[in-house]
Amino acid sequence: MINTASLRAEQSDKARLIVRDDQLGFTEPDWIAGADVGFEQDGTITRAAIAILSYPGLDLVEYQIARVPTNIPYIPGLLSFRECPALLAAWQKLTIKPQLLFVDGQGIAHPRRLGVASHFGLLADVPAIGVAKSRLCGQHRPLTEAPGDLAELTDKNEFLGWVWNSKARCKPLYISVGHRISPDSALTWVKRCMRGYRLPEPTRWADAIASRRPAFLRWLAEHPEKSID
DNA sequence: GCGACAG
DNA sequence: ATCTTGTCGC
Repeated sequence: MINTASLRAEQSDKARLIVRDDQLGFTEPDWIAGADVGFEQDGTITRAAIAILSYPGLDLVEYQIARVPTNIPYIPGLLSFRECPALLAAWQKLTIKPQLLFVDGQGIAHPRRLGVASHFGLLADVPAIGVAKSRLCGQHRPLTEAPGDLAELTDKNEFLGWVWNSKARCKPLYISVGHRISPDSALTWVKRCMRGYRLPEPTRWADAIASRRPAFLRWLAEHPEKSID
């Protein structure tokens, strides 16, 4: 069994190291990446994928996949301990290191302010943004139906991030600081990576690769030379 | 004690 | 997250 109390203590400890201001080191990045994980065989294997996209073209130029045994079960609030090992393995395989990374999950919009996007951003020492598809904690004004509607996500009087209607008739995105970036920049860069879908391109590709979606399999068929594993 | 709860 | 067909709406 795992000691959840010590893991929570570790989060509170590391949360103090998260940088909530811009340390981007670029005006226009060359590469922006997306990171996500999927599971194989009843969840016994965690498959992490990191997709490197060109900017501003947003074309998939590289991807790496890492498969590692799943050690920790899914426990709300402790997701990073389940996913970071695999994500780090994929990260180390990269030929191109992105200047900015979108992680599927919360950044500081977390009970102890260390969601997977912040935790991984800290471990990899890379500017990171948390792009989640649902809420973990915090409160916000009900959004309208209007695409582009934006609300602040707050908890205990503390600003955590944004709730944003990225596309009409779709559930909103929860965007928060991961590491080394400001809340405003996080929102700006997510917006700059949208291409008409609910999810920004880096996240969309990472999800397609990690979960072997048809879109990725079709891309592979058209780019046999870029096939790995 | 009860309800909520990223992926 | 994952298992899965059809179906409703733009």
